[in-house]
Amino acid sequence: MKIGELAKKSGLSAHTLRFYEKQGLIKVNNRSESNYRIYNNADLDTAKFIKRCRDMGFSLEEVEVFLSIRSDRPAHICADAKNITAIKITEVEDKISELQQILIALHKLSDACCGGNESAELCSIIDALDNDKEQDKTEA
Amino acid sequence: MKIGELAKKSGLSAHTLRFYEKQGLIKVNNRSESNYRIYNNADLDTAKFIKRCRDMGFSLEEVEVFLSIRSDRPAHICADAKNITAIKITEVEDKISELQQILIALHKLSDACCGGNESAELCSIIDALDNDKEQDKTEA
DNA sequence: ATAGACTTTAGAGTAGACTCTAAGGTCAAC
DNA sequence: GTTGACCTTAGAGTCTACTCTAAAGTCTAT
Repeated sequence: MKIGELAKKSGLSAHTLRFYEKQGLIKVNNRSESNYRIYNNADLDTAKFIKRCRDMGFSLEEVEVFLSIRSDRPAHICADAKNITAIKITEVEDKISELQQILIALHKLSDACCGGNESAELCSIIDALDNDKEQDKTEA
Repeated sequence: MKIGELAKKSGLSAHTLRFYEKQGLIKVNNRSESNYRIYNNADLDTAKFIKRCRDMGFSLEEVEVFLSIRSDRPAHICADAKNITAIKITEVEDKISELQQILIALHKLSDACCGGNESAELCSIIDALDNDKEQDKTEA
């Protein structure tokens, strides 16, 4: 199949497929006489593999490692794959915690403000952003 | 005070303060004879205000809006500030949901794998990334 | 034979928010 | 009078992952 078909079947754009090739994630072995990239089902599997990794939050660098494990499994051990996953889990957990902290702070901001058509002269959102002591007051 | 002191007191770097100035978030009114930027306490308050906004996840564009409300409160209404906050809350909530979905998927990946020194020939992480049907199996 | 859809390439552009560099000027202390 | 810490500028570089462009070649259908 040509790149357009691979794009459609994998869910990646043709641009992105060429980009991944440039990054060394995908190798194209076949070219048509007119120099078009020709892909087979194994290439489709690889493209889908990469897409699944990306959808799970892995960076291209991490995908590269997964691909190298995948391409020569006996040369690797389960720990190789599991460690990357464990690190990613920690990263995602940390990010969620951070966002939850932010969310709490945002709700605190929002709840204190009427949000109406009143002049913002006394707006407690601006007050809170302006002054740390606003928070202390809330906690006191 | 000069930029170094403002940096220390605000928690922003001197580079960042100059960058914010270039972006129009901060205006510097005073310059010393030797052309050094001279800041006062109001400038410090503004710098801290911006930092607090950033820490709460607001983009520089959003900070700009908050600053304009702050600089002329009677010209604005509470809804101006509250709407931005509400949108940000939704964004953060969406991002958290997305990350939680990813986290579930990552745990599923991780739990299926022994993670030991065994050869990755049968590694279920790579299997799962390679094949949608792996997931169907789990769900069946 | 020609329109329209597809493909090719190298390389530039995008987003957001910094972060750094080079080459120079200033200032306080010893 | 010199060291070292600070300041100035315009502009380039960083990061990640695309995304797009231009100019050209190819394929399919009518």
